[in-house]
Amino acid sequence: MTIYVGNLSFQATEDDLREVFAEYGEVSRISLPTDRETGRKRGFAFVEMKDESKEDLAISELDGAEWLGRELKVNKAKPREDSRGSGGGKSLSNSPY
DNA sequence: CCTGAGCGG
Repeated sequence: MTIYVGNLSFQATEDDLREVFAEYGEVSRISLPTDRETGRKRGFAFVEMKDESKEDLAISELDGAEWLGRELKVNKAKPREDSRGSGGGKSLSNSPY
């Protein structure tokens, strides 16, 4: 599960995000995308944890909270794409439906 | 990189 973190301060870094999310669980992965042309931070990030239950807790607690002067917008991120592409199909993951 | 859109490779 990946967490989408929006409305971030441009001064925020991956390490800062890791510390903040580490309060709710061990951070497995951090992603801080930037614009491919200028390299400027777009003000959002992606955080992944080892325990999904901790992610849900972090989302509910950090969403709407103020951080570095900006109100955090935390939500579950869209899955970028399945890593499989060869002949394959969609993942057999259990859908929410 | 000096910026404000919310979803990346």
